Amino acid sequence: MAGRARQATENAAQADTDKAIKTRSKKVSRNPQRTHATILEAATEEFAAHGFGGARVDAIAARAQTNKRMLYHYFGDKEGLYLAVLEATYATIRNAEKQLDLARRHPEEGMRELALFTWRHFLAHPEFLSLLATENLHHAHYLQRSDKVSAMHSHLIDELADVLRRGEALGIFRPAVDPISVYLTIAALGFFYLSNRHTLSTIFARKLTAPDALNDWGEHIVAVTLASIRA
Amino acid sequence: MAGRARQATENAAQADTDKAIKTRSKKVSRNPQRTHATILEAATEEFAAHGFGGARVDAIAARAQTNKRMLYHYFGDKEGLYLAVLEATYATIRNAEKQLDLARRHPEEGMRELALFTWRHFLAHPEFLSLLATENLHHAHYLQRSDKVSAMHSHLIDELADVLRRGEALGIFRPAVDPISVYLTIAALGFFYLSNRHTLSTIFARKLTAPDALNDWGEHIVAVTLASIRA
DNA sequence: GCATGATATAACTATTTGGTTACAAGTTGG
DNA sequence: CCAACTTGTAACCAAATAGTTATATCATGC
Repeated sequence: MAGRARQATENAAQADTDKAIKTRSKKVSRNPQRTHATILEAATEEFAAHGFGGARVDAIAARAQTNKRMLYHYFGDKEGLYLAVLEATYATIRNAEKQLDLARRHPEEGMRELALFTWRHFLAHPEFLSLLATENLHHAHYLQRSDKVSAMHSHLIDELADVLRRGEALGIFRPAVDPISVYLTIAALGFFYLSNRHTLSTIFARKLTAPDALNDWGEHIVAVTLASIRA
Repeated sequence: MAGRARQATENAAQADTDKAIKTRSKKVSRNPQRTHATILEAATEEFAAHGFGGARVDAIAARAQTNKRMLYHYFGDKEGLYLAVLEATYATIRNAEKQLDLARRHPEEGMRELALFTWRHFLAHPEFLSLLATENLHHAHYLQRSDKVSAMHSHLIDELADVLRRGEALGIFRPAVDPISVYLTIAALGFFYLSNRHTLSTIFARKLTAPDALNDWGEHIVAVTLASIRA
């Protein structure tokens, strides 16, 4: 990677001396977008791993193979960087949620899909869980400061409300079930299991993260959720 | 200001030379146990509020109205203090659990008691939730180091297993329900709701911590738990 | 082609932080 | 009552930390 970049630089220099460059030399040592993205990625890992107070700006710069100056250039300060990480992470989640289209499924199947989607999502994005925990430690201080998060209430809720409505019409779900409570239930079961897996498996001597155990817990979430809303 | 301080110092020096000080300044009294306890309490607040990396040793000393020296004297270093906080907090929980005696209750009532106990416990000890979140961020690194925690698996589990067994015998609970899964379910519903209340109420515009809302969620935990194990 | 602004590097600084030391004063056993 | 030990205070220190400055280099519009 570094070797390739160096070679590209040499090639570009060669081109410079040969003739005026109209040819936009693609990759060179300089690449603002990539630098920006790399810093954000490194910061996500660092903040997720150590929390806000434990994260080190130098470590982020090193992890991104860049320099503190760039980090401050793009994000202002440590708090600005943290906020950018938070917003980017939420944006990822929100995007993923758009894959869901439960409108035509049978309600019971829809609930299952919804619960498993959330569960798999948490599984695939452990950094999201860590950042959430950190942000709550700070009473959502930074999240509240974000103007992008106001319209961020999950698309899941709308899908969920629809599924519940249809299930109620079919007489298989209880009437007047609160969608937010159902969402909280699904999220709680997934979040707690994963977020607290380290202390939990220290206290109970049980391998919570074995593939089978993870699969079983996904089914457990589905079963509990359905049992709690069934007519 | 500096001038005034200097003058005061000179006055004190004057007094010193005038006569030997017999006057025992009243209550600078020493009290090792109290100091120890106060430091632990202050440290619990600080670590719960800012996480391990964000906690400041100076802040703890100040909060305890003592001195860093004492803190290092009693607890060795920052990590030692953190571990002591963790152990003390777990000990509190474990003690509280001993209040439970569900052996003679009707299983359904027993489950209700158990779930509400856990919920109320979390409500009464927000610092426990914060410390758990922090400790999981660190992959339970410090908790694993503790020799006191090995035998710390919850007394709740035994009580719970008994209740489930009796419920199964009466034919009201499903057979072969796993007690740990049930406990995780109860804990998850309580933990997530409280631990993430700040981000949740930022995203959904809902007052999660209103007294009524808290009470309702307690009943929700009971209802979901029972629905998930009923025959 | 070259002036200009954007992108990069590394060395630097002021402050904070965890941890220590010198020493004072209370406590206790003989 | 006094020597030895415990409990306390404050000043101190080296390392780490967030943030800055000086300066170089690339890209590109003119």
